[in-house]
Amino acid sequence: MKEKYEPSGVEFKWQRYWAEKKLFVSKADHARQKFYCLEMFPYPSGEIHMGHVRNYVIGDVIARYKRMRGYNVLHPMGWDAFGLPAENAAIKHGVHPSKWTHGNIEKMRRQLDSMGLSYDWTREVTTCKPEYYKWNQWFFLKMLENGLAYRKDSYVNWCPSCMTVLANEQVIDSACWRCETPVTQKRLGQWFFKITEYAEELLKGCDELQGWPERVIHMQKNWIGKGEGVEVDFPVEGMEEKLRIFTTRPDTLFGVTFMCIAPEHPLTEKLVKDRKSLETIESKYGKGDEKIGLDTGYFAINPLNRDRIPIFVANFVIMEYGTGAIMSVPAHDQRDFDFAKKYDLPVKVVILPEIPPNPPLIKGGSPNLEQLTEAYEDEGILVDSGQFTGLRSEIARQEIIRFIEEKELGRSAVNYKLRDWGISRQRYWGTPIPIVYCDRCGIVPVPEESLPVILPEDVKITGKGGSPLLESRTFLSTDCPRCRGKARRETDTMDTFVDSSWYFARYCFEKGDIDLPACLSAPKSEFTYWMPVDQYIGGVEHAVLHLLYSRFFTRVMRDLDLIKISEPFQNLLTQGMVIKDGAKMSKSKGNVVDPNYLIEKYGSDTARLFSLFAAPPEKDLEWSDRGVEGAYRFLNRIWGIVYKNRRNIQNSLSRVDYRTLRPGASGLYRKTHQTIKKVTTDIEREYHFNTAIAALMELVNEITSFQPETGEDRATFKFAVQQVILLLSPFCPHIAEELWEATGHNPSVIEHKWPEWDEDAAREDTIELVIQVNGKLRSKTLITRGTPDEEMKKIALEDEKIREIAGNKKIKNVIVVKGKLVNIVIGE
RNA sequence: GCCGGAGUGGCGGAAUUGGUAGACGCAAGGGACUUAAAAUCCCUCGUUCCGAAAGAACGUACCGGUUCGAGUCCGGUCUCCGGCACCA
Repeated sequence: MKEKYEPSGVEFKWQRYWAEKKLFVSKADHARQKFYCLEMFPYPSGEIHMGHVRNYVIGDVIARYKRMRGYNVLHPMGWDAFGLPAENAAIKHGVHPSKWTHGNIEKMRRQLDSMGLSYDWTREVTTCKPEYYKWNQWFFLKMLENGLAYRKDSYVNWCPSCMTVLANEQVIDSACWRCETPVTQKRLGQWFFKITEYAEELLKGCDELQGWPERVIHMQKNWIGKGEGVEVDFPVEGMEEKLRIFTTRPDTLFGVTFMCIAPEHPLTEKLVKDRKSLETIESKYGKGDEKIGLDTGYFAINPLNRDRIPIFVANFVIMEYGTGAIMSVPAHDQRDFDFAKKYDLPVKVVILPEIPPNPPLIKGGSPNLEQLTEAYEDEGILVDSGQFTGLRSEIARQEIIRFIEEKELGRSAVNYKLRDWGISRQRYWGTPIPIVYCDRCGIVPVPEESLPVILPEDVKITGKGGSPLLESRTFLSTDCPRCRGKARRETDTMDTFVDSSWYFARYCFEKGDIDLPACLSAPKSEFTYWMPVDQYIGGVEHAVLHLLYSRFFTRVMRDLDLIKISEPFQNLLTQGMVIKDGAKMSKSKGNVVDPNYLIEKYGSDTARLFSLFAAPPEKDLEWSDRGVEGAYRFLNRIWGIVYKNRRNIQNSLSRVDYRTLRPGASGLYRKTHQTIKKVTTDIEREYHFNTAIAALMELVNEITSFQPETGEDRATFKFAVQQVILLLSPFCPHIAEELWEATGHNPSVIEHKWPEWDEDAAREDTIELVIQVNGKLRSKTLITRGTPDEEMKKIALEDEKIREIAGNKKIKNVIVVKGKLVNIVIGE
């Protein structure tokens, strides 16, 4: 052991040791309790950033802690290797995406290893390898077979800069999620996964995700966006077709004064003759707050009260939700209200608040329009609503739905905001969609036995036009699997979110070319052993996209009879961002801290310790250079303690009777047990590593101020130091290994059992009794543990300071909190 | 607009069920060691009153309530952060 702590040598030594001894290679063992710890795999951009460091360090601490607790831990890592940046690099630097990606993976794997992360690399997943994406294609075929994948012409979000279609989830503030270019609409033939088929199940499943943060569950529920209501058919004057609308507020049906349909609604073409005006509406479609409409001149009839109401085409009505047509109730919907004001349409109040406002909404039987400056959207009592007048909204809804169904005017219906998942991308670096277009047979799926459809390497990536695959003759032209005639391959590739929707399942098996369905469905398979993921850790930015798709895919796998579970991730931890100077670290803001630099200067143990200590994992972490220094200082102190006392520690007794220790030593002994307890419970309770580390620091402070004199003292000292090393090892594994060895143990500390505390040893004999007067702290005094309440009361009342304060005043009451506090209530 | 989450010293953050507010760390100030500096070690460190100590008052965004006792519970207000956003 060196006198001075030199992290780089120590860390390299132990990283090699772990790798050589294969300490992190896991094996399914149905006799042992498992723990599957997973961090979201990175995109191999080439550089590890602070966000990665934080994510992976949290996961590593959990994995290492669970290993010491005796679990059979699976802790894998891989690469989300398909995606746009590889193509951008190809355009910019002329490197092939494959070469660029694999080079980055090598680089990043080394960086991860330099952080001492305990991964089982024998299970490494790389999504751009045919042995992996082959199964994307297989899942696609199975979904096609089961009606869960389909092709549809539709308007899609088109990024003019990336020249590709974006999923709804990839559009942020009507701009591209990557380059922020405003998104336009384009009509294209697209492949979709029918995630809406699972909308209800995915929503209900949310309630069983007890180990997930509430905000993520809220976001998922919000995203699925269930709306319960009713569909009603409105007859149109002079037309056979009825206009079907969807509403969640049937209690407002008597207040309809106009109707609006979406520009792409099938009836629009029939109703509107004026093409030019329609184009104006279309150009403002879905943009901004301005609501514009076009009066079709046609009228619909309210089937409930026979009111004759005008039909408009409006830019704010979405075709994809509900029926693409709405009934407008300006008195009780703000958008309709704004629209009515603009086009001077009548407002009819049909709901009054239970507690009438002053001045009233209705005056002499008609709306008090001066008072009505905005829509009344809350519930209330129905007025002017035929036989439903006088009912409360909640009751009226049920009654009206029943009436509509009885008279066959419509039916109750449920709508979701969730749309089907468009997976087609006009890009090169992704999984080819296994489809062939044949002039004679049409759309033909590639047969299972022909998988994988290999992504050709011999393409030129220029960044101009559509997919580079269009220019690859060898890829493009093929034989139709059905008629053997000439056919053309699908050139679209899959959204990379497909790759990450099941990678957690792939980790259950060793890397290489496996028969995935056979492996998954085998009885007592490795999948059934390892899954579900016990702890998943990643950024909150994936709260809806990746996490929802994974839940969907798991259900699809279940319904393909491959697996039995429905939910992939039992517990989810969404770690906060890494902040510097008040903003998220990013290259564009120029506030990044390079992890490599940090590791070189202080070592990865310091980097790990700081990122764990500065904030609890779910909160944002404010970067502080001085804080890093502090973490480094702490490790140096421990090193110094062990170095200075190495002979004592090695030679001292290992067993003494701790009950007969002199006060100083017994204090340290007690503190040690208290620390084991505190560190353990802090980790168990929501992974509060910051307070666990604070407790370790307290113990180290006590060790520092303890001067061993007797043999028993030295044994106590040794015990305390050993426990510090053990408790520190998940956080700072390299230095822990080195110190463990230096104190005369055989490696490896990480194979050692997690320490246990003795409740009796941790308990304090003397307690500081807090004495309050009228709830204010007035005095403190020491009492022995177990002092009865009556005795505590007596001690408090006899306390000198208390007598001084209380004087002759009347004591009204005395409250005793067992073993803690006495509060004396006195009068004036 | 809707839905979440959060507001505690100079800073990051503790306070687990209503019971000593500010653990631990950082920064700052003072001291020891040193020719000097760095490193290390020791002391002080919420605000105000006081020369200091003792002591007291105030203090967990703001206002009010419940309680013997509130950072914690209840009602209201404000601010910040995040998500969704014409979803009928």
